[in-house]
Amino acid sequence: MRVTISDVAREAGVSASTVSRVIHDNPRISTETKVRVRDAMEQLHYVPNALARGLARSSTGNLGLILPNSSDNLFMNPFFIEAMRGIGVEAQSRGYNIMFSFSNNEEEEVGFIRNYIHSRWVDGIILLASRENDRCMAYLQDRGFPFVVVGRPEDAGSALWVDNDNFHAVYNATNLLIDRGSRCPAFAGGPEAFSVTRDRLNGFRQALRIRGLRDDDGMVGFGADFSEAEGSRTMERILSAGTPDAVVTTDDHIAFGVLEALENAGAGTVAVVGFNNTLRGRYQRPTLSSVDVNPAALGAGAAGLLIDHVRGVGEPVDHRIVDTVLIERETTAPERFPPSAER
Amino acid sequence: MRVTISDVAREAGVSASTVSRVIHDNPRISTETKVRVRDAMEQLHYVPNALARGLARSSTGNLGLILPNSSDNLFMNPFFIEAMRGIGVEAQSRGYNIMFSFSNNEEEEVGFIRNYIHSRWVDGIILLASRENDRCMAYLQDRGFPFVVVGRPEDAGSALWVDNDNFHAVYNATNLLIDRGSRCPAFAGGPEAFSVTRDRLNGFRQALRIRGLRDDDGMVGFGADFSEAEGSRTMERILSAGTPDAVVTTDDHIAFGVLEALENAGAGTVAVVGFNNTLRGRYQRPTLSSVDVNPAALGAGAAGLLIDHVRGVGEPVDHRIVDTVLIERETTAPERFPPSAER
DNA sequence: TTGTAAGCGTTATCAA
DNA sequence: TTGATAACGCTTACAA
Repeated sequence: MRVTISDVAREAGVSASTVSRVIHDNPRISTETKVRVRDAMEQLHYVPNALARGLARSSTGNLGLILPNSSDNLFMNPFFIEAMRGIGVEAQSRGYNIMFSFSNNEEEEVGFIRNYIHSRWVDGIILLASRENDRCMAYLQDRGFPFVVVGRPEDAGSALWVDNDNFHAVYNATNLLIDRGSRCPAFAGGPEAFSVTRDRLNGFRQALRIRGLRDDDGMVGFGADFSEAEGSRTMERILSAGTPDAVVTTDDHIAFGVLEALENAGAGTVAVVGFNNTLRGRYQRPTLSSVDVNPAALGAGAAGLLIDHVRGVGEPVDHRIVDTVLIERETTAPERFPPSAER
Repeated sequence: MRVTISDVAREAGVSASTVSRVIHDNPRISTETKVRVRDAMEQLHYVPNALARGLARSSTGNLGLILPNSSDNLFMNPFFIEAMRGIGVEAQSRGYNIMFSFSNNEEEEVGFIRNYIHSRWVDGIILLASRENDRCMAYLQDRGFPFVVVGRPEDAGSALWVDNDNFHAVYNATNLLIDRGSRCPAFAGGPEAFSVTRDRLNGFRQALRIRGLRDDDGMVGFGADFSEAEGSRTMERILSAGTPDAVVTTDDHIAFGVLEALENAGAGTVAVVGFNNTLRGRYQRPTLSSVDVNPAALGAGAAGLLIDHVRGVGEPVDHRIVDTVLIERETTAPERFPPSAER
């Protein structure tokens, strides 16, 4: 019933190896037989058996995707499905399939990886990590198995990774605020210890510098964490130094706190930009402008980098940086900016 | 470097076929050799090569998942990721892997299916359809390839499918409202032509009947579609017949319209239940109580049904019905019910 | 209870 | 430019 390579060979009057060569576009094969074989394949609706091919080549054309241990409602965040979509689309366009696993804990995660690797289902692994994925990374690095991490690992080592461009995200957002008329923007970040916070602050400062605005330390604040409450406190601290005409934050939750503090201080119409483009930002009032980290691009980048790597093609880079997109909503509407801004 | 079945055989001093038999728990094998082989496998960290196994058995232990053509922001809806999670967890627990594809259009969808089937990557296919998936279903049915549809197909034919329990969802919701003190609940549905609407109305009526409440036709309304605007109109029609003390709807968007109409009629505190547990319902004010269709259970059910089918185990059923869950939020808070309800 | 040997459908090496 | 033939690693009659 199912048609194999020998069926095609018989039909075309050649040997199986010739058919195989035609399939792989082997240059040293006469155009004539090429055509004959192609016709036969067409006629018989021949599709190569991927398992046999994989066995013979010892490579599958599959990538394994490990999703994080999310007991809670982590998946409420569209990040994951969008990242999966990016991964899927990129992989498809390059002839790869994706196998995925949802883990419940780190133990399981490693188990899935082991299974993928040792039963030889996949040629490489994509780690879609919500946290530091130590055990998985360690396991993969131990075995020298190709993998890529979405999100820059604290200790990258030899790992491939893809992350968004934190510096430019905030640089661009700040620039936009200045374009709109802001002359005294503030920065409300998370803990200064995190490199993402510092990267983003650098983006903020760079924008001020280039646009010739004063870089006032009083207008820069950090929180102890990324929570709404800390966002409020940070904003209050900033307000005690003066009232900014726009605020850039490093997380939507911080932004929610900032909005609240501004409201309480009677400055409820100051422009605010969040980060991560959460759902709440979409639905609350006022709707929150936010930097979208472009999860689809992140996923596509990861898949592409990994495929380049396992194929041994492309530049030998070990990471990619993905552009972000500022999603504009009510909190950066033009009417939130001082009228002096109008040209 | 990589250890094969013959390595294990050599180590255990038996033949490869014996090892294979031990792996598959063949009954007619001495306990002694079984132990010896198991030890050897352990010691060598042996894991069978899935490709070779699949080739020999002509079955892979993989299922293909086809996601709908969603150019837009369909994936904003947590339904998909949750369904994927259910599918993944169920498949994993039964030793199956999932391969997925995102399609951009029906053409592509069929292409992926063809690829999965003919290159023999998968043993069965799960269709996670947002619409009537005619071409895919037709293609699969034509070839007699095992597949399951999430969501009841209009014309199921011989297809396997999994759907949620529309009758009980509304039956239970109505019962809850009555428990809370409602004595005159209303029903605001979508088009009566849809079987889901009728199933849900039956659930509503059954609850009234069993609880001895009057089934007043004036308290039942249908809309021309599932939109917010139609929800408002439907509610206005109901209000012209009298004021209910609670409203069950068949969609969150209808519920949003209902809430608006109630508000306009000065009955803004009447309890309301939506359906499908959309994100907007979570974040708007008041937060909307809604029937969650339990996408994870739907996914798990689909995977389970398909696996049973391809394995030829389990009862020979062609569908499964999955329970829903009522997510309670502000629109069914106790204070929305008449105090006479207190016992 | 265990071993031998013939597939499963490709690819790759070596001759021709 | 093409064809045998031996892997690839496992399963499964068929024998023993």
